[in-house]
Amino acid sequence: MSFKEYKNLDYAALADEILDFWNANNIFEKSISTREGQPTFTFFEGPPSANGTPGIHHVMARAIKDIFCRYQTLKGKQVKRKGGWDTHGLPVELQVEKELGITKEDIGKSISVEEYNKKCRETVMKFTDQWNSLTEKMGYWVDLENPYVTYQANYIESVWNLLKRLYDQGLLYKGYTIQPYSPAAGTGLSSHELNQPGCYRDVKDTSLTAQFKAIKNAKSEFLFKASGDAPVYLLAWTTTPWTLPSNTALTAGKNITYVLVKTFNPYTYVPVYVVLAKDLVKNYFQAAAENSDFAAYEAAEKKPQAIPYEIVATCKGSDLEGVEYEQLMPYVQPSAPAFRVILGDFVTTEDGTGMVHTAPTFGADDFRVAAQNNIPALLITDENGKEVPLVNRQGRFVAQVTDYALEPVKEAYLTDEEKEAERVKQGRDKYLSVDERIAIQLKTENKAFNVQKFDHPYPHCWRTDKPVLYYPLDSWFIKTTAVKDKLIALNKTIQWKPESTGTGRFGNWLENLVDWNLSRSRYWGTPLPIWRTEDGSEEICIGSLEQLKTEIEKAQASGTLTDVQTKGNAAFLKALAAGEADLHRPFVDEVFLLSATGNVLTRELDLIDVWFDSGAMPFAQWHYPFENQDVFKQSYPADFISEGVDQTRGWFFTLHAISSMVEDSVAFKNVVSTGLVLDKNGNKMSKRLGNAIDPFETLKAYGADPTRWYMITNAQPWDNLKFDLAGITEVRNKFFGTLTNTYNFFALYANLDGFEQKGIKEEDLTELDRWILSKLMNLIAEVDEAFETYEPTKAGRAIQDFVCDHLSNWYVRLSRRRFWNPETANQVITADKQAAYETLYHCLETVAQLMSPIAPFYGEWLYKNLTGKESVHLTHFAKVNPSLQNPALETSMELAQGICSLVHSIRKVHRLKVRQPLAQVLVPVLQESVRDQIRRVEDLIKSEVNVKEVNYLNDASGVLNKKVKPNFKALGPKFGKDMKVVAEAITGMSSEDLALIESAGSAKIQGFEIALADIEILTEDMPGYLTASEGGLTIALDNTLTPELVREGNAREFVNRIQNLRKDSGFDVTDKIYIQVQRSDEEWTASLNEFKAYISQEVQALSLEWVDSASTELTFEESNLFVNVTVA
RNA sequence: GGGCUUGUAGCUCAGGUGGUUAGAGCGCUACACUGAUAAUGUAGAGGUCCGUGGUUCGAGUCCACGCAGGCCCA
Repeated sequence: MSFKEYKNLDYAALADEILDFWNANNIFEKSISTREGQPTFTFFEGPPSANGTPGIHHVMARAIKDIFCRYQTLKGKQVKRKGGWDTHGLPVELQVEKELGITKEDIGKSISVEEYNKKCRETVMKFTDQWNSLTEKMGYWVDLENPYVTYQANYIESVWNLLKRLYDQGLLYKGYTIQPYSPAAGTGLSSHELNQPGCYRDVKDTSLTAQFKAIKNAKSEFLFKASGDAPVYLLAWTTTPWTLPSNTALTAGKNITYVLVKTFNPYTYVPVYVVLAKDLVKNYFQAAAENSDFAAYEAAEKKPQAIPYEIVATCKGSDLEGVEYEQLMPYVQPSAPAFRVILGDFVTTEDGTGMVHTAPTFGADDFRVAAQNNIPALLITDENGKEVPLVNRQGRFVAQVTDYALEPVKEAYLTDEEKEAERVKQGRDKYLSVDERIAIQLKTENKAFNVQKFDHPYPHCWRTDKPVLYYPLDSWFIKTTAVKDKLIALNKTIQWKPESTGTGRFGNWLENLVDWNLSRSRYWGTPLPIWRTEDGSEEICIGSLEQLKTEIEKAQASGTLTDVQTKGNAAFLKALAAGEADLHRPFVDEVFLLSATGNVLTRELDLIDVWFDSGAMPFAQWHYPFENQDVFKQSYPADFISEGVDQTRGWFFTLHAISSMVEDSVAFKNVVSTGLVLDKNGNKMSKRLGNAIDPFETLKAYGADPTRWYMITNAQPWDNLKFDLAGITEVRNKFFGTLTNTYNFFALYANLDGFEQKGIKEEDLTELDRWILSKLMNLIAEVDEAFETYEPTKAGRAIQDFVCDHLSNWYVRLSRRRFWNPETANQVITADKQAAYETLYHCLETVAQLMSPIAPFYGEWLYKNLTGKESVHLTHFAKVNPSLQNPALETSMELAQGICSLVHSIRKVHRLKVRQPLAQVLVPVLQESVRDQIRRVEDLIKSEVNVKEVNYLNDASGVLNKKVKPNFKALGPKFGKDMKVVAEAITGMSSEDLALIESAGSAKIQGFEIALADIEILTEDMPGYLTASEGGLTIALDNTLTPELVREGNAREFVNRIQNLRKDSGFDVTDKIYIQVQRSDEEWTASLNEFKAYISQEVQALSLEWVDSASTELTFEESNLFVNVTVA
């Protein structure tokens, strides 16, 4: 066959051609079908949301996924990969609202829920074309024909089934969570709504530092010991005094230092002992008053401003843990033991007292830390038997808070008229807010240590402009805390890349797990399949459409439903029967079921967290368990997944949690968490700042392969990548350019010679062939292991080093003559030449395969050019042939490379052109083995650096100057502290001492027993020669120029000029020529005559003759020549 | 504020278990070589290995505390 030769290869066009080929020949499908019956390798695709356009970071993320799937295919596994789309959630809703110019307010008013959701469904797949296009162009193989889509009924049914399984395990419950809530609007607010500009406004609130009276017991004894049994108060600061009746705990910081201060209450002048953070003492006391006269203060009629104080004890937050105190405002009693100090990581000493008043019903931190410490919230039971907080949904105290019953907790909730009426009722000149009156009350009760106005930003409802409350709202939870130990244990079996994400970020997250809040009060998402009676006493969880159908029919038959309810049910049944049921709102909301006792059940209006959707994909993508039970069993759990590290608490967690809970299994065995793609300056890419890279343009300009190669080899996948287009150019020129050149070199001569690949014959291989093949074996092993252990960067860099340094720059450069030998040109293939072709062919073919996971198009292109076979992606991963491994030869070659490098260096320094042959290079060797190693590669050295002989100098020659260096690694354990002295002794050792060590194996030097292994002996300086040394290797170059050598040098210079002339004149590589040389001086005459045969052969001259005059001038250093060169 | 992570040449990155002279590529300067030429070789300039303290005979590497960037969470 003939090998295609290329000029100016366009990598983007190459990719397009290969892509067409793949599509036309179903190569992706074949890569799966040809592995039928083989072990499977399961990959789960984390579904992207198609309502945004893809960015360059998606190329990165998907390249990682693609690499390991392609690699495992090469390893013979069957790798199915189903694409998927994440279609629910807030971003979709927001986009629809933006497009329609509406707000959430309008839903159900100017637009029906049905229409709204219809719009969401349309919008969410808006950019699928772009996504599909990117997927193809970047060479990402994933099944786009049959993706899973989270809004489809089958998918939702599977999700419901999972929820039902959790429900049956008792893991699904209704509780509450603290959320921003607007009493004026009667609705919860999302964090998105709270981040609207203008929501946070500066307000002046009453802030209060309250005194919580400690109870004396074993825990608090140390405090009372210091106070001499006088009452001790814990100080806590709040900007929301109205939450104090709901206090059930105080939160301290574990590592914060607290002090017990003896002082007076500034309002009642009662002597008190108070606890607060040491760093904050300065905010409450005047330093001048420290240890001042207590008696004088107590006696004073008019109390001075500065209150005396004295620090009487110091402790850590951890010492305070468990200290109990008396309830501050005892209107309502808790259901379980409360009122003690707990520890929380959110406590700071920025302001307040370093001790945080904790009311679990009105703060998210409070709620969380209380739950973790089994501290109850203060709740009462309302008329429906429901537990509610001490403030109702209108923002008013409940009746049980007698002193403030039914008063709004924020002044802003009252109109001016209401305020005036309230003022009259209070009998005051001015209306005082609840906060202010609580402050007054506590002051008089000796429970307030400090009261002042405080300016701070506070969030306001964007609709009503009134302040929001953090308020407990109903929510459905998955009791993940109940399975925490299981989640942790299973996580330990997962291989994380990098490991720290699994043990650190993910592990810590699991350790501090709270229950999964499943509820979302929205419209476009998977509805919670729970129907409840109004009082919440009876409920049913639906786990399949079949069950839903049965339950609806039961309800319909009962005759207890209203007409409207019956109608809704009938419509749903009809849709179910037709297989067209839409499981979204509002349709499911219009279904009414019946409890066991005959009460009507209404659906809980919540949707579920979209993360549950995506975490359910191992099951729902196959509509399991309703279909595909076999497929599911074969493809679960996943062998491999990969997403951004930002998914740790997102997809990684939800996959893990759901699988652990329903299957007692991990969802994935290996996971690669990838870093971010930043711009070249390390800044985040954003469309707004204009530093975002367009993936389509990049692929078009540079091609998918160089882009992927750059991304993978430049940084580890889990490190952030500073994306710089110049880096792609570098990769393209350096790696792809070199590889293409190498291929072109091969193709050029293989075609000229009509090379046919027959397989390597080991007996015909030269040392150089054996060497590159040995290197190739190492490469196969290294790349195999790197891919196996999810280290694509190592694999890519190893391939790159092999191609550039070893294959191109050493093997090909030194082998050129074997491929292009004028003596044997054109169809004459000697065994040696065949061996060279076979070797290079084998290297290139293997490289094509090894690189194909990272550069799928180029790998394919190279493979097809070489072999003419169908596809590299259908091949099986190369195996290491141990008989080709040759570590000894590799060592020899390293010596050869070192020696050549040193000779080049000397030639350079002394301006000795490589074309000028020299007589000999001298290598001092102290060990016979080294001499033998170099002997193997002597010929290579000679031709590479153009010397006639390599000679060796041993100890006996007497010209060597030996130098001794201490071997610290060996000396360290032996001499330890004496190291410095020993090192000096070794460096200053006499040649007699050295000789003694060399002969006897060891000697006593200045009292230290030094063995041969403790020192390194090297040689430097050989008087009379030009020397160079590096890393223990020293060589000398004999620069004596004999007339004979000069003439040969001249001949070589002449060849060089003729070759340039041939090239400049555009002669073909195979053209034969006639040369006429104008008669010249004696030296030229002698040189050309003597080396006529050599010259003729090199430049393919049929004749070389002297003439009286010629026209083309050749320039040389000494004297120029005139020649005529003509094609034969 | 917490968890995780990164910090080595102008830029992008390597630097098992501590070993004294810290490397590569790109870029820069100079000089060569070349029938692989969008290459290649040699030499040169370029480093407080983020800082401080500690452990050690010896720290880029181990420990502590900081500083700066990043991600997630609050």
